Amino acid sequence: MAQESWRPTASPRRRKPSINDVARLAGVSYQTVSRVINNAPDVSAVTRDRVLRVIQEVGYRRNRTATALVTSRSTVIGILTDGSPRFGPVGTLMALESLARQNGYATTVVTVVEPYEESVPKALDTLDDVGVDGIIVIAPRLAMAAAVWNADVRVPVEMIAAGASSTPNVFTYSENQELGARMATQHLIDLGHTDIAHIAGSMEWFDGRVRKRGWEAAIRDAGLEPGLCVEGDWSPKFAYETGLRLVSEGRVPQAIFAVSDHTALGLIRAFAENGVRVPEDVSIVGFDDVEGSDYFLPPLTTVRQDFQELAQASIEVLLGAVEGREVDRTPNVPTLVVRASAIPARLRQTSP
Amino acid sequence: MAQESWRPTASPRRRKPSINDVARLAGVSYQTVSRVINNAPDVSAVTRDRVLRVIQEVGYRRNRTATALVTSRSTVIGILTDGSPRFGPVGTLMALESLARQNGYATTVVTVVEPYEESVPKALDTLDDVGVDGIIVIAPRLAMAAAVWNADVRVPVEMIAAGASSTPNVFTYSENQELGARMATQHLIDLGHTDIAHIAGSMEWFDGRVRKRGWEAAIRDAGLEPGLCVEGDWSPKFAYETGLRLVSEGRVPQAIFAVSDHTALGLIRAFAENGVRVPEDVSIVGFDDVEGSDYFLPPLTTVRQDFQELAQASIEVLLGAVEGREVDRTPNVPTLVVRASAIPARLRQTSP
DNA sequence: TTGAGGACCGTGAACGTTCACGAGTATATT
DNA sequence: AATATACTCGTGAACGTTCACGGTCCTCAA
Repeated sequence: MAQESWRPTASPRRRKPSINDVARLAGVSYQTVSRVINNAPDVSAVTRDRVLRVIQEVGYRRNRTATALVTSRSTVIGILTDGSPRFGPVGTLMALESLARQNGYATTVVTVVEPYEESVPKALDTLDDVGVDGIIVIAPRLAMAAAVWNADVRVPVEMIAAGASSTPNVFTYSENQELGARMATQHLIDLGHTDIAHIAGSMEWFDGRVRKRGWEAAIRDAGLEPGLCVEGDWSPKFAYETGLRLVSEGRVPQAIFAVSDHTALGLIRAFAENGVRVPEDVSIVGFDDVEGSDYFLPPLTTVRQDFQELAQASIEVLLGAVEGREVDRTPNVPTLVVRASAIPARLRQTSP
Repeated sequence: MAQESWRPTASPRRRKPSINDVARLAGVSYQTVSRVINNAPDVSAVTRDRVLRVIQEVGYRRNRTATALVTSRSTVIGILTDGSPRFGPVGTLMALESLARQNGYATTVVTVVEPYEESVPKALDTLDDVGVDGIIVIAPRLAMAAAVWNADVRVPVEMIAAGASSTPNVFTYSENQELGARMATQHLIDLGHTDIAHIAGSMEWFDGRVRKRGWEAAIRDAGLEPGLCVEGDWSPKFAYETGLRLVSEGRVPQAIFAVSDHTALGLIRAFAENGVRVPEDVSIVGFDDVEGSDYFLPPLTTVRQDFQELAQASIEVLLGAVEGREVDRTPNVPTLVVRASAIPARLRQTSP
């Protein structure tokens, strides 16, 4: 394919009309125009209409930069998120943007990667430079959250981090993932399983910790013996190798709560390659409901979080803080979506 | 879990030091400070040091808003992207942000959903209000691109849209997905298959069109008869149902180029449920290399695009336009990743 | 008839920076 | 010694808004 090159097109960079232009054309002072665009009360209906008409005609739009300079409020919120695109953060990010805009706020996002002690303060500075009115941090990892706690920022900061607690400086909000993990495990228990293992995520991730905690709690509450727990790294690869090991050591449990759908995927492949059938020989429940998980072999029973709702709540809380309102919020609850990868224990058959 | 409420912490909203504060403390004029932070030449080494020291001490940081107001350059670039989080766009988005920041630009993103004729102009206005210096549009769909073409914007616009062509106003850049599709199909041809079907994506998506075109071209060039082509909607569900139909009608082809990994997933499940084995009975190649595709059953042969590189190139081109440089770029080429879902035709076995 | 009060509108200043210009030294050139 | 030239630095104005104040006119009650 041919090389292409591009020069900016002869910019029709006509100056945008200002409040003064409108004022002159409407035969009023700039202050009156200002009053109109801020719909302040002290302006008569006729002049208001006249100004409005001119605004319409010349296509005037308020210059946010100038407004920001004088009010020191930018109507921009910053979003700080992890650069490694795992499943959860991305959905949240998009939902946040959309909701923020519906509330009249623009969004500027900054991604960070390790080492967080360096990247997070730098990112926060970037956001501060832009002059954001508030910041939402999507912090899936402990180290990232720690870096945020240690930083001092001049604007309200809200963190989305499963199971982390609020500090005076930063408010923390999250989906109730522990409950989600409980629900997954409880589902297995309800199915009559007693030997329930957990292939966990990394303990350096909030999600990993919290989901493990949920699994433990459900088992404890049911008076069962805790099954095997292997801490991993979220990757299908790790899960696959763990599955292989379980098979070769003859330690395949009745049921497994996998910390994520991708983990479940690796497990399933390891088992399938060795004649261990899911769900006949081992029941599996995942977490995330990633796209396609309903077409895994077998379709995966899993837990879904409502990112839209999470984002909605987060934005409400943050804007409340920014605008000086007070907002109450209870954590969201995830939902269990039952498919084919987990079946009752009594239907279980030993491998041929 | 208990309800929580949050009020912004007693804001230590001390005014940030300005150029004047620094000037006073350093015993120079504000203009000299300005020169230092813009490292202009006309300042002696000693005063420069003195000013720098004060800047350090009081923690001065340039106010981007003020700079933007006077220069009418914001060093912010806008990213317009589709709100439906399909695989490609998201990876590109994060890479873009990171690269932009490395070049000293902040990023504000806006997502749009249908109907684009309404949402796109509005989104472009939002970006214009913020005062971005340039815009990158991630436009997977035809309708979205059309809306962008029709809009008139005062800043350089670059669109990432597979196979779309540039217009005077908007430069278009993309991964060479047609080549990717060709490579996938060619792989099947090299494997000795002659009856190669395509389960396509939606023709309203650039990716769908271009990948289909690549499939057609490869087949044509090899002098083969075009196989079955079914146009779908990217969903595993559609692919699953198509797979079911193929089986029941006894029209399962030798080989299939699936427009996406998720499409492949649906196909595989439909076949697996009916005793049609992949790859023994039918070879399948996907596209995207989504996370976990190496742990599908069987691990999927697929095509991977390098979003990082795509983003890199896009940013270079856009910043070139913004800053008035001229930049040449050749489209990226994707890579074929060979795994287990496609095997030579001669190893193919008819179903028992 | 005279204030009082409200409705409506305008002027000056400020936000923090850059741009355009000019002024004062020291150094080099003739 | 006088002038030109570089180097260094400062002043005024501007960017497009909002904020704080003040002024004019009209209405209405005492």
